[in-house]
Amino acid sequence: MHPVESTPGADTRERILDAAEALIVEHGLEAASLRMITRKAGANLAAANYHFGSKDGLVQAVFRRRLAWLNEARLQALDCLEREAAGAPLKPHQIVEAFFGVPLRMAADSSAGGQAFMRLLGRTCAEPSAFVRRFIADEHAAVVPRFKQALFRALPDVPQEEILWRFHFMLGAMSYAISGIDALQLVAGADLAGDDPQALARRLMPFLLGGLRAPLHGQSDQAKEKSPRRAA
Amino acid sequence: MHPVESTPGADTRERILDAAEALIVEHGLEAASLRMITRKAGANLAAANYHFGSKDGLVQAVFRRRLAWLNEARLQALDCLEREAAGAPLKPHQIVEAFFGVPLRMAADSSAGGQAFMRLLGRTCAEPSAFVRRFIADEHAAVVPRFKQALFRALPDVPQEEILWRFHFMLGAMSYAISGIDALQLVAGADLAGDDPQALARRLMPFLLGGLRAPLHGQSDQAKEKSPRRAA
DNA sequence: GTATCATTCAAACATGCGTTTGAAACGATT
DNA sequence: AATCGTTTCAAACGCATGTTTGAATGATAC
Repeated sequence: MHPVESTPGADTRERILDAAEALIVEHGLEAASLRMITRKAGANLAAANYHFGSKDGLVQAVFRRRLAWLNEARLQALDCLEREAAGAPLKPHQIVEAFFGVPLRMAADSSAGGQAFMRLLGRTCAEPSAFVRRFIADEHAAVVPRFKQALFRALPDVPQEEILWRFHFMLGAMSYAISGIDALQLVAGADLAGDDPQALARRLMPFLLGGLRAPLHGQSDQAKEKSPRRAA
Repeated sequence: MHPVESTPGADTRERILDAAEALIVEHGLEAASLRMITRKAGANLAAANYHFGSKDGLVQAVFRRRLAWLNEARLQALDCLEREAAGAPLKPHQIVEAFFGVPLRMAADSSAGGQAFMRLLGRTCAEPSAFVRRFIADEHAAVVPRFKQALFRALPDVPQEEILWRFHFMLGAMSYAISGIDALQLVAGADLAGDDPQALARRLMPFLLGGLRAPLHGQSDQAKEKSPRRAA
């Protein structure tokens, strides 16, 4: 009811960022208006434009704050693994753990705001808002090639094109799993995730690895009546 | 430039539906305004409200038109399989093919508008717009339980809770894969999908099956130095 | 104490939105 | 030919949005 809802100790800039993140998660990128955000932050409407230039600038700042930390953590995890391996190729499950474990643990961390943000990130990857997608792509540009190379080395027998597809699929499963807690109720009827925030990571990781190492198409381990042959 | 851009033969109602679907895919649900839609359809602004009552009604009609066909095709595919099996449990790959094959083929069909719609559907599942999510859930309510039961029978050794999680993950991988052709460029650098519309289905299906039949967490087939034990 | 800077504030601006209105145009039925 | 119901149309309504303005406020340095 009162105008101030956010943590009143922080300075205005940070309070607006927090409020924006929370409201964008809740209502979506376009539905979260500057008026809602500044009211929740206990700040004046004009303060948003003063500190961030525009709404796009604010949105960009919301993403940058989290993405910088996320991708740095990913790179550190990969660096650590490669240092231990001393030149030997990594195991697929190590690479997957390094890339997807960080955001999944972030999503499970209910203390920080990471949980809300990961839902936002997962949703935004599929959104058509061109400028956010491009921004996220730029932010990932430094980290994705490193993991691509690691996967290529870890799976030398799998065509690199296939690895890229499966990387893409893994990204999709994670994004959807994180953002779509509601969609799970569609499938389950009951709430599967309610009990344990760590449940998602524990369930998802084997699924991702199973998909990544699945037999190549056609020569499945129980090949059936699919199209008999296909010219390469 | 000219006011009419859609197929001029169809009647207004259908033209508006087509234009709405295309523009919602392109710009998102809230960014596609009735003015854009009716202009593209070559119709008057008021015609949208006349034929569909409101923008929500129009959006609902856009989804219903495709979802009804999609889910009916899924059920028919499952019916056909179960008839052939004559009471025996189905194979997992058959169930996955029946559920995910239909939308994937729909997405690959460039002749109809299904391609655009599947991108829309994939994106919308994660969107926070409450009313559309509920509508999609209702539309799927008839088909999901049937496939759940089929999977339970096909995988009697896997805990049902685990199957539901993996069904959820598969949905995510598919949604993201269909909607996020752009996101793939993030990973690949080049365009992997450009060559062949069928490529997605051929790549995705083995991934989904691999994930669905992955070993349960903990006792992986190459268990390593993960947390040594975990109390059940 | 005053000048300077960054920050906050209430108010307005222009624009676009979904929706409504009431009259005009059209086609089929009587 | 006249009537009725359906469909189209231009115009407006009320409202919410992002942004801008210019004055008020506060702290810091001279």
